[in-house]
Amino acid sequence: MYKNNCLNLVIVDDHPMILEGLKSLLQQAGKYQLFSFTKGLAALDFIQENTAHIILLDIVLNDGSGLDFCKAIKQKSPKTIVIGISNQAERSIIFRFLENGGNGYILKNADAHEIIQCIDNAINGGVALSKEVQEIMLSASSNNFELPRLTKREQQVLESIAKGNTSAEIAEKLFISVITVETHRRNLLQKFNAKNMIELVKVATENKLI
Amino acid sequence: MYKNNCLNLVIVDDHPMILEGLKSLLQQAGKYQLFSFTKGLAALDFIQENTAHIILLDIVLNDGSGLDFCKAIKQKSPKTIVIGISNQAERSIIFRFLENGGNGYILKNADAHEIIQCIDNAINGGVALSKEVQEIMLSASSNNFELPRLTKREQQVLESIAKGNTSAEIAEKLFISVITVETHRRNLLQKFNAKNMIELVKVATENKLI
DNA sequence: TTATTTCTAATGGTTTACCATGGTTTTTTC
DNA sequence: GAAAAAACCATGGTAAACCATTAGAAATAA
Repeated sequence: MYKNNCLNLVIVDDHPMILEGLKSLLQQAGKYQLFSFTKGLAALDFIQENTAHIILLDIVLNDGSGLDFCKAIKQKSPKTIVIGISNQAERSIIFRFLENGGNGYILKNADAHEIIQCIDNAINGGVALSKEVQEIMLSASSNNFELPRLTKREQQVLESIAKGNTSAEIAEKLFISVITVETHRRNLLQKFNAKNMIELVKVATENKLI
Repeated sequence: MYKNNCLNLVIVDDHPMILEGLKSLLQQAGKYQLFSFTKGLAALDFIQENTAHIILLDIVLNDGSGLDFCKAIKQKSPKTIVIGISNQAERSIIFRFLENGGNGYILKNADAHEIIQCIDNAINGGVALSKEVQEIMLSASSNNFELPRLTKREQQVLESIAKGNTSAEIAEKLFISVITVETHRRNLLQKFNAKNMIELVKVATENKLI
């Protein structure tokens, strides 16, 4: 894909240790010009003005979700290779990341060799998946029931519910009608096939959706 | 404590990225001879034969808990400074680590400067606590509200509620009237000063009452 | 054994959550 | 630019949760 031997590689992670570790590892590979950001928005700003050939993107960032940033990056710069880096070993999250255009996914427990090989894979047009990620993706049978996908609003409402807020409180916070909140509630219950909010919140937290 | 200017510093972490990051950070400080292990037992073997002035110890290791390793290290080598390094921001875990003899605790989101300063603190005989750790330790004193004591029945009802059961279902299970269940519900809400069951369940789980 | 707590249950009422359905507008996607 | 998805709002109704208070029986502690 890129025959050039000095690629711009951007690392986005809010853990300085991880940042430092990745930098150190990738510096040794030699062929990358490294940039790093601790915020997703800062990375978006960067690619606005500059070229990023590869982006290593943490999924859990304090200014938003890596899932969303991945989509945003791909919209602005479709040719950029985006690889997720996370502790999140959730099957659903991996798939959602790839659906959002991600070129790969690496767990933070991967070793140096694995990381570098994955990135090389992606550069050559392949999908970068660390060993454990591949195992998780294949272990489909274990996770038998499909987790519902939530819309942004539903996510917000669910989070607010989980905090113990009533419909009226949520409506006030989100500047929408109580009726609308109740509609979201109903849709959430249906999607999760739950009989009440407590059950719903339980399932959602168990599956790291909150 | 140690006037020597080349201290043996051992890092125990099963995440290669973190390991690499810490090494890179601490190499820059210059005054440490670095050793690293991905398993707690390997580190224990090391201090059997060698001197470790400082040990940075991950709490979550795949061959055991850092809490236990901390205690074991302190038994074998009481003078070794042991500092916990973890994503675990649980108050109780921090305290347990310090009770086990730990000289400090640093969250993995700490930045380079903070880490180095904490270690220096510990070397000078102080306690090494990253900023966020300090906040967590103090936060609960404000969060000083007495946890209500639950009766047996209330505990049962609460657990059932947390599973998503309705009052009717709980009544059937416990062979009591729905009215009684609702009385328990009310008493629980009052005891916790919660406005609804979701809030109650949240607080209860946060405080490990369920 | 008395005192206290806990468990039980009731009356009667208010609020919030849940259900079914249908419609409009905005946003996203193809 | 059409089709689909998401977000919004509404009516009208049922079920469940929440509130205040009282009170007897049973278990437990003083």
